[in-house]
Amino acid sequence: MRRGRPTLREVAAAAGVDVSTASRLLRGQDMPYRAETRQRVLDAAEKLGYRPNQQARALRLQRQQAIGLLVPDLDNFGFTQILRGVQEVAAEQEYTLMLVEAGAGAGEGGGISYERLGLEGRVDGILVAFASMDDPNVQEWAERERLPMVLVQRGTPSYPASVVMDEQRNVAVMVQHLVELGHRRIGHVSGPLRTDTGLRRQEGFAAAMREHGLAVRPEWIADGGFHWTGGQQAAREILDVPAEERPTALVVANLISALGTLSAVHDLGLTVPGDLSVIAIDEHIVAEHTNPPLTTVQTPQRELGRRAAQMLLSSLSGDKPSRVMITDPPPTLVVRASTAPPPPDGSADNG
Amino acid sequence: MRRGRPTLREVAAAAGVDVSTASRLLRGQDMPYRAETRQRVLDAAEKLGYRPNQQARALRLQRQQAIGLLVPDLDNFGFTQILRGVQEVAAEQEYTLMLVEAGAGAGEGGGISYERLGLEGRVDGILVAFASMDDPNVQEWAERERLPMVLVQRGTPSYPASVVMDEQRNVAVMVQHLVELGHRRIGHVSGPLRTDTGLRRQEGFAAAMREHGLAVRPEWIADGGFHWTGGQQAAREILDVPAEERPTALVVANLISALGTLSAVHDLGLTVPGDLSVIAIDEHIVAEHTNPPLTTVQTPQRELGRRAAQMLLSSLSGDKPSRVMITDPPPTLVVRASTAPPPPDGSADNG
DNA sequence: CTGAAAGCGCTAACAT
DNA sequence: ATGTTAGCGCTTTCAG
Repeated sequence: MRRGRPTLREVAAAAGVDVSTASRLLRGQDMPYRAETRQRVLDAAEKLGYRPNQQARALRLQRQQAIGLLVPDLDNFGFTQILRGVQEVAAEQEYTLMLVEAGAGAGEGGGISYERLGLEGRVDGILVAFASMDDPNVQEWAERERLPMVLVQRGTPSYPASVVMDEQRNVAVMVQHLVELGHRRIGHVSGPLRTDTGLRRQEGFAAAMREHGLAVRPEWIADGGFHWTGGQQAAREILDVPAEERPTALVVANLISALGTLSAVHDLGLTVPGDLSVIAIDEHIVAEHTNPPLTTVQTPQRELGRRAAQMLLSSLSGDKPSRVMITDPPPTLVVRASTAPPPPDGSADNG
Repeated sequence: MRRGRPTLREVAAAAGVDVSTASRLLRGQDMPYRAETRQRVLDAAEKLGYRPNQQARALRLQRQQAIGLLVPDLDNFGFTQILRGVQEVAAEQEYTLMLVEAGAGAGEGGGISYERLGLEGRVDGILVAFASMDDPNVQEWAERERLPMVLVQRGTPSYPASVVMDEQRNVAVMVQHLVELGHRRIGHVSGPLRTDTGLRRQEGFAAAMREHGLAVRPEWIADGGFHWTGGQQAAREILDVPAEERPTALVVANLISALGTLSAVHDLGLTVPGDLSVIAIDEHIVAEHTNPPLTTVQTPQRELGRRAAQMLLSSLSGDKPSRVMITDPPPTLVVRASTAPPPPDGSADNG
C-alpha cells in the first residue's frame, strides 16, 4: 500500500528541527525564527506536500472546527437560501460545514435515528433546520451528545436556542395583497400544526383575517403538511364543494405544497387566477415557471441562516444562546400571475 | 464549563476494569467475558451515557468511516436521486455521508477552492458529482490530499474512476419520441461542451438525428450551460428568427435549463407545444408543474449514485476503481403536455 | 479472562 | 530561538 500523507514529524525530520518548531512555524505562531530555519521547514513541508491531520489536531484541541446542518429533505428546494446564509458565516469563521439530510437516517419506526447520522464527535455544534416541534428525539440526542444545537426556522417553547422569522408578518403580507385585490373569501393550506412554523403561519393567517374584518372559516383551512401531496389533498378538501361555498383565494404555507395545490386546482377544472387566486410563501426561481407563475412572499431566509450560524458559533465560545426572531429585511411580495381580483360573483362575503 | 462527554477511561474506572477490557467489550469484540464484568461495564457505560469519541478512534484506526459528496449547487434539484443512491450505500456500509456544496468554497478567482471546504482529513474518500471536465483543481486537490475520488455523472479521459450514464441512449429516447410525433426539425439546448455529460449528450443528439436521417443544424444548437439563464439565452438564440427557420422541437440537456427555455419561448410569444415541443432530461416533480408540464426522460440516477458509492467504498479496501457506465434500469419517457405533433406547416423538413 | 503499555499526529506548557 | 515532554481518547499487541 502506498505511503499515506506525510506527518509533521517527517517534515520536522526532513528540515532537521523538532516537531514542536515545525508545528509552531507552520501555523504561523510566534515570531522569532531564524530565517534559515523557517526556510528549511517551509521547504520541507512544501516538498513533501504536508497537510496537517485534522483529526489529530481536533483530538488535541478538543475542537473540530466544524458544524453540522441538518435538513429534513433536500428535495424541498425552499431551504437553499438558508443554507447560503449558514455557509457564509461558517466560511467567514473558518468552520467546515457538513450538510446532512436527516431523512437519510430515518429508521423503520418512521422516527429519525440521529445516531445513525454519524455526526457524533465530528462537529462542534449543530444547526437543525425545520425540526418539527414534536420530535423530541433531536433535543434528546443533542443533549446526550452534549452537542450545542440551534434550531433554525423552528422554535420550541422548551428550547432556548432558536432563530425564526416573523411569520405573522409574512402571512399578513399575503393576506393584505389578496384583500387589496378584492378578496374576502380566503382559505389557507397550512403547514402541519404540530410544527412551530406551521402553527405560527396559521395563527398569523387568522390574525390577519381578523384585522381585515374577515371571517376565518374552518372548512377553508386544511393541513398541507409542507409537502407536495399534502398540498394537493388539502386543496382538494377545501375546493371540492359547490362553487358558491368555495373561497376565492388560497394562502399556501410553503412553496412545494403550493405546487400540489395548483395540481389539485387544475384537476378540479378550476383556473388560476380566474376562479381562484393562489399565493405562497418562499421565493424560488421555480415559482416563475409554474402554471400560472406563482405570486410569492420572499422572506429573509439568508439572514435567518446567518443569524443561526452566528448564534451557534458564538455559543461555542461560551455566549448564551437565545430565541431570536428575524425581522429584517422585511418580507416582500413577488407578484406574478397566480393572483388577481376574485371572479365577479365571488366577491360577495357570505362569511 | 460543563464536563464534556465521558471517556472510555471513566467508564472503565467506574466499572473497575481496564480501559482495554471496556474497549473490547463495548465494541462487541471477542467472546469470553465474565458475565459480571460484562454487566458492570455495560451498566457503567449506560449510566454515564458513554459514546465513543470518533476522532480518537479515527486517529487510531487511520480511518474516518466517512465519505464526502461534493455537489456544485444545491439549487439544482436534478441531483437528489443520485444523492439518495449514495446515501443508501453509505448507510448500508455504516459510513457517514458528508454533503458539501462546492460552490460554497468558490474563491474570488472564480475557481473552486477545494481546500477551503475543509474536508481534508475528515473523510476517507470523496464522490465528486458534476465536476466539469476542465476543472483540473479537483483532481489535483484529491491527489495532493491522497483522497480517493470517484467522479459521478462526469467522466474524464485522464481519470480512472468514474460512473456515468449512457447519455447516448438517454438522448436517443428523446429524439425518438419527437420523431414519432412527426418532428423532423429538431434543435438542442445543450450542456456545456467542456463537460463530459454536456458533450456526450450533444454527441448523442447528433447520432440520434443521423440515425433518423435528420439534419443536425448548427444554428439550432446552443449551449444552455445546465442552468436557468443559460437555457433561456440558448433558446432565444435558436428561436429568435423567422418562423420558417425555426425548429419545431427542442431537446434540452437538463431540467433546470429547460425552465429557462420555457421562459424564453413564452417571451417570444410562442406556445408550447403548439408552436414548439420541448423535452428535457431528468425527471422531478417540478416538471409536473411547469407551464406546460414538461415531458422528461427519467434516468437511472439512483443507481448511478449507488454504483459510485460502492466503487468508492470498495476502492477504500483496495479494489481497483474503474470507469463504469450505468445502463440499467433503462431511461424511460415521462410524457406530459410539452410535446405534441409539430404544427402543420412546420412538419416539412427543409434541412 | 483481563491488564499493561505503546502509539495514532498533533499542540502546549515548560524547559533550556 | 528551539527542544523535551506529556497527553487528547482510543485500539491493539503482548503478557500474564
